[in-house]
Amino acid sequence: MIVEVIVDVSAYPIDRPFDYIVPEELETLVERGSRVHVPFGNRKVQGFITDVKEQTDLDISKLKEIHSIIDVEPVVTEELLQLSKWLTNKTLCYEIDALQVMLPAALRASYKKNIKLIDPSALDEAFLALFYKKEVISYDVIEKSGLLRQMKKYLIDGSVHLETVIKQQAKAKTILKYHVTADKEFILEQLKSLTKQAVKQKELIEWLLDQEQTSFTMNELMDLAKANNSSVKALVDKNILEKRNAEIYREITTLDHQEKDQRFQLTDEQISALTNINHSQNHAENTTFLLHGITGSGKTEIYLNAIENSILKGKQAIMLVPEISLTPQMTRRFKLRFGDQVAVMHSGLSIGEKYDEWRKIWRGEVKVVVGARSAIFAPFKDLGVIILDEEHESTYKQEDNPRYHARDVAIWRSEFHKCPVILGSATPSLESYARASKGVYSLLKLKMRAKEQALPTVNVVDMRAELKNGNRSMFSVDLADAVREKLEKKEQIVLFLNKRGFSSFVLCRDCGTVVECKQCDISLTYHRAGEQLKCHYCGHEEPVPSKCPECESEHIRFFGTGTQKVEEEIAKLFPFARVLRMDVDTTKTKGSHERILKQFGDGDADILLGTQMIAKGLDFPNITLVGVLNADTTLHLADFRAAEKTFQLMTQVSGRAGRHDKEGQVYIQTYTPEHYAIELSKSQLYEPFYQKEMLVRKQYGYPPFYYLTLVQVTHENVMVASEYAKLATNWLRVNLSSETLVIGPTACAISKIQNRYRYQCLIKYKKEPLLIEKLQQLIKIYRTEWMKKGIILTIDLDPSTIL
DNA sequence: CAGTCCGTTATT
DNA sequence: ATAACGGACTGT
Repeated sequence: MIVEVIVDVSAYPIDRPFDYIVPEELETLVERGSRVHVPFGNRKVQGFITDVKEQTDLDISKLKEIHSIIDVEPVVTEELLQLSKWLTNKTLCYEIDALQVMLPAALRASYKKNIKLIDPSALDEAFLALFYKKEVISYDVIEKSGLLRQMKKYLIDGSVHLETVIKQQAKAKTILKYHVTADKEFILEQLKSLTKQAVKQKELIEWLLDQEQTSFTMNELMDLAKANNSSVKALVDKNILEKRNAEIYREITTLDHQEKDQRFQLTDEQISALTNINHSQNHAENTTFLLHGITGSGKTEIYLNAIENSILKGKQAIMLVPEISLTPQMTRRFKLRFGDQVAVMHSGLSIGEKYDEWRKIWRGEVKVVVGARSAIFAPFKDLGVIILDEEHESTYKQEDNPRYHARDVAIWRSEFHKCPVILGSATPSLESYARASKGVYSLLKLKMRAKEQALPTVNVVDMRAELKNGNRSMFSVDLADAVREKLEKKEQIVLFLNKRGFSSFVLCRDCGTVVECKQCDISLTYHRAGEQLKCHYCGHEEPVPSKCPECESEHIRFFGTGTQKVEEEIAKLFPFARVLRMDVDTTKTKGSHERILKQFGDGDADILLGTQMIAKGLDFPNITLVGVLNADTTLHLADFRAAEKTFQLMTQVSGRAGRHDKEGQVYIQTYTPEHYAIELSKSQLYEPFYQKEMLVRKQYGYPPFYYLTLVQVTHENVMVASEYAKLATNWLRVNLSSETLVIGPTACAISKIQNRYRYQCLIKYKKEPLLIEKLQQLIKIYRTEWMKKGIILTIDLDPSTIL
């Protein structure tokens, strides 16, 4: 028996299946989708069986045998195997990367190099000493000792061997349990033969005989039976108890027990939307629905109902949220409704926790997964519905290989399972809305807020006028008044600082120098904590200089607005307000999001001040004022989605106000009040924005009128980078059809990151059937010729940003 | 001619 | 990706 194996080596010539012989004793165990360990070259690597066959085109004597099988049950289902092929082709990645991305990190191998002692007599003393009494030592030990050179010699003459050990990144957690295995008579006999002093043992045996349960943890025995370590041990010695390891799951969610699941009376709109979805589910149609519901229109309740319907039919559901650790309320609602039928998957979990949640899905112990992007690969066997909440969010697009979009994967899986997809948003991506308008997706609308609250009133404040009137603070007069009023009423306020593409930098007031990162073409960001300057691209850190590095002037200070600075200003303006700050600095530790949100929800603060991360999911009844301090910073990014992103953000943020019975107010401060993205967010109407933005997209040839593919070329040397970018661009121009626009090469907006100069080429096309094929050819040229020159070329189909 | 450096080559 | 191989160069 022969198996085809995709080996865990990401390199161009290895990106194909390799044949291996299956040793007879393993023949009954091999299955497509199982992981194996195989010899590869002179090392041992992990791989995936992608096919099982009897014949091979190769000379059978050249084939090696599989070393071992890791999974008795395949970890990649038949469906996901097919999906991995599609992903490989669609995102132009290595097949192994497509396979790995579908599994939790715990199942990925990590490799360790060891040196094994073969002939001690051949080694010199210093080298031999490294081994001490061991036969195998880590390669690192030798590296640290500086005897690598020696080792090479010994490797060649065979006195030591190099071996690779494959390690798993996490294991199932186990707990030691004590089982009553002996029969009653035996136990009674033992009880009789106890000596008089063995009071504790006697008590324990009697207690055990009273129990229905037959297995206990040491803690249970100590707490419930008041046993102690030595008496338990004695019973183990007497064969009354037996020690066994039992697999347990790591506990992750902490539900408040007082909380109750709330079911809401559905509105007519909700019922109508749900009827459509359920119809599609019941008739096994793979319809993609775009659920366009304004903020507070009760989309989540529809998701819950659709999933319920799916569970009733014995099927499973995937619920994707943009970044779940930011929306604990969402998870909680699902847990409340579906209890332990829910698995949770997000970046806040440890490798082991993710592994446990994944196994619950894989074993069919849960029916629903609520999770971030990667949860789209949940190994469910019979999906009833797939939901993407806030479908316009760019977090659904993975920014490194494989560069997939969860929406595309969702639609692929829905075709496989013949089940509907629901894309939900108050501000759909233009692509999705356009598809819905064309009838490719089925559009469902929720125009009313579920509890019939009025939408908040939105005021746009022109900050230029404020400046003219001599107000140089970050708060306009209007916003400051509103804040004061709400503080008096004891209502809550959310202040939003739009930080994307804009942050505090350090500037010399004499010569105008801005302190920049030495490795990247980007100014350093000022961080109050520790008076540090940090580069947000490469992570470089340095202390704030006391003198200008250029002119040595001492008039150097930070500019721009960070949350810390706003916090100080709030303290000045509203000295009695209690402020909670939520940004990268205050949410570093695990669970800090939840903690801050809970504090705010409990009313422990009057003002929640934060960045992008507070735009989503906040749902507290007492929030009646939302202030956007600087709306236009996202607007001036050199990205075709800048207006869309701004409008979405403004709408999302505004939606945080007045979600319950109290009326909400929103103030948007901006220097460009006339821009349509700002102007139209006043009315909070999506449709007019969509129409206007579509005109712009059409005029400049951007999605959804054209598809985009972004090709980036980087190199340490500017000239080389530019030269090869030109080569790539010209090659594409020659090889792609004449209607396709190949733009560039141009220097990237951030022209240098980590000392590598960056150039890019943008491909715009409406129809290009040969695109993938041509790009594969370009990749081949790159990998066989350009790579050795230090060029890095990346291709991003449907990029989420072209910055 | 042994030792070292570095680009080439094959991986089932 | 990675380790082994082989050719060129260095120093004895």
